[in-house]
Amino acid sequence: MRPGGSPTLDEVARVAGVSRATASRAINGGQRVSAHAQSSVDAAVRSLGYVPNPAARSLVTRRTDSIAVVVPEPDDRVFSDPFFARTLRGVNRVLGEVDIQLVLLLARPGASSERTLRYLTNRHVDGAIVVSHHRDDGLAEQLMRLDLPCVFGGRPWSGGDRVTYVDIDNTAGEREATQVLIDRGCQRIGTIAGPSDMTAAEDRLAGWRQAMSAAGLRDDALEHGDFTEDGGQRAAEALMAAHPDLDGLVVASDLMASGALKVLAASGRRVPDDVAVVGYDDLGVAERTTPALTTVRQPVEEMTERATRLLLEQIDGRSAGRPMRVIIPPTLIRRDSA
Amino acid sequence: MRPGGSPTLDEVARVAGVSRATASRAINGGQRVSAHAQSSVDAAVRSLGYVPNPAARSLVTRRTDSIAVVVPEPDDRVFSDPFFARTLRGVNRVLGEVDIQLVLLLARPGASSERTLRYLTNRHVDGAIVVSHHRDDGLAEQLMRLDLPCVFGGRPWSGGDRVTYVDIDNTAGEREATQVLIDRGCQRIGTIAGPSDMTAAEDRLAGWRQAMSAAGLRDDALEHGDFTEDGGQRAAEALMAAHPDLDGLVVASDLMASGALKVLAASGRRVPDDVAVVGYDDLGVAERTTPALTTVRQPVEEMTERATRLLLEQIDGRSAGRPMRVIIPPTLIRRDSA
DNA sequence: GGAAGTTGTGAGAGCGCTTCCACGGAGATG
DNA sequence: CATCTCCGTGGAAGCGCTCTCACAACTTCC
Repeated sequence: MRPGGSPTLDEVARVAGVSRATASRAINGGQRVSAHAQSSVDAAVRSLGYVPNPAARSLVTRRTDSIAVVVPEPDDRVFSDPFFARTLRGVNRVLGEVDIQLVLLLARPGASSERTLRYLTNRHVDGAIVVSHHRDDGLAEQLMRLDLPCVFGGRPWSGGDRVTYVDIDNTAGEREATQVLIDRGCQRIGTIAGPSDMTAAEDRLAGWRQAMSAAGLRDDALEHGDFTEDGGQRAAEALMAAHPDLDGLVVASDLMASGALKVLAASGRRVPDDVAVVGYDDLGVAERTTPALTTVRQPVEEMTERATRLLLEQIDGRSAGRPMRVIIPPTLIRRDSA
Repeated sequence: MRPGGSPTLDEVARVAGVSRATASRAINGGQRVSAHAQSSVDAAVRSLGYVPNPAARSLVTRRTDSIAVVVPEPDDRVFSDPFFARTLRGVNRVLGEVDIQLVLLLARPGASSERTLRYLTNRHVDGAIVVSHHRDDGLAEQLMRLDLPCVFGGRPWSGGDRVTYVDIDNTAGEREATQVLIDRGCQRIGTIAGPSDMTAAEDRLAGWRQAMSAAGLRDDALEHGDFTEDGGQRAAEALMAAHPDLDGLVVASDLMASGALKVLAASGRRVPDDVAVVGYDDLGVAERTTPALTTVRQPVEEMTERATRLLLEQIDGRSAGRPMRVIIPPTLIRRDSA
């Protein structure tokens, strides 16, 4: 190892007996390079242990070969939800194929979201994937103003027609879930919906409404939770107090359903005999509750995988700039709670 | 916006009526800059919406203002474990205070671990945090050869004395957990240990052995699992078949304990009356099993938070290059299973 | 009152890389 | 045989930034 640190392109060129320009060409795909030059550059690279300096490269190419995953959520929620881990897995699966790295941007609302935006403005990354965004974060608009390649995981609140996104068909999923209860003969079906500032929650609620009205049932037994277990518990208590005659419960997330199951058990109601319950997500919680939850599986990894591919296309300029929309159907998973 | 793209330092300098050098100084902390120059640079920056180009900057400073979190695990395991999400949270909490970004490096063993190493070699990041590493990945050695600032989360298999790491006192934790069963009068205590290529698993096993021998109990009822629920289930089946007289079970992870509980329930054994069970982790699973698990809480976030701070010190050259070691005590959490 | 610091400033030299451009030589074309 | 094309090559111009260094303009000190 020479004193100055790692070897530079200059040294590679010198060792290979070619110019820096030729060495550079040989290293980057080898267009217009003779077989002889190519092989001597290859040898020099190997013997020197040369690795190109990414900063220098990206200074001139204006590419960083990294993309950001932006999670505009308070830390706590993000991390307690397996949704998040799956998301990263989906992204990484695609990135494993190309030579692009993942930068994780957790934007707590407020001060640090400004910093996140600055980071993206910087062109520190070639593109961004935004997941799990709320109504009021305004991120969609701000990102579009940057004209940074960008794909949303989950339908954004606004600008949905001018932005590329991949979503799961939450409405269809919850419709199907509700139908399970209808089919098993439930007469009085309530729902615990998610926070109304998230599109996924609103879409699921709409699905419940659709199924209920199609079956000619009343859709007035409704309570909102916050997608946490405790929230589900509180919502279930309120709901059962207001409507003690419920015999079916459609819950917008498994975690909330888990809380609801506790309430039902505590009040001596048997599941599914007295009250049948369906959850949503199937991201690891549903099979561990007592009884195991019938639920709707969200193909989260598939969603983010698709989102990532769309982003890469956008970065490469292959997508002609028109906003795409991909909607993935969810799958019903039958277990014991309904 | 001028045609060329985003504004450069040159333009800021021109607008502010100073030289590029002065503008640079004003932007970076403002040492040796007159109040007047400072304010006119500030104004120029604001009016132009200037953001420094990170590639250009890091080309000369040789800093990237980002650190890597290296996870040398097959995807699946990493993501199903809440450990991972907590880790990221710990890191991010610290990084939120300084202006440093997190690059996530998931190194699937084999081909891509070579790529990961290349990425680190590149000095694409200023330092690395390595978590959840197995015996054979040899990452410790390779990283040390790079002399890249680097901190391990969890004691590495080798080089433990030449490398900085933060660990949780797994031995003490499992000793305490075992003691709970001993104190409640269990006579025949078995254990389901983790994979023997992970230091955390081995340390916990050692803790069990210590407590057992201190109490004068036989430590021969042992089975290994793989830290998954299914693995725990299989291990529990084998263990109960070989030692039907067990009245206490020390399980090295809550997920495995959850599998074990199913086996016990299926065989008609009551928990904790017939068999008392303690888990390990308390990362969200323990409170959801039936019965809720008495377990040992791993302060994962604290661990990675500390690791991150140590890394930052190393990067800043504040740590004098000597390898530090931080050991965090775990906490016993009492619930219903023992 | 001259020597010795102190402070703010700008010119300019790179950091390591890609890429434009000009050029010589080889092969194809008339 | 002159001309046109194409290919491989190296010289050189930057990409946008930081930072050393020299310099002028002040203080401060003996």
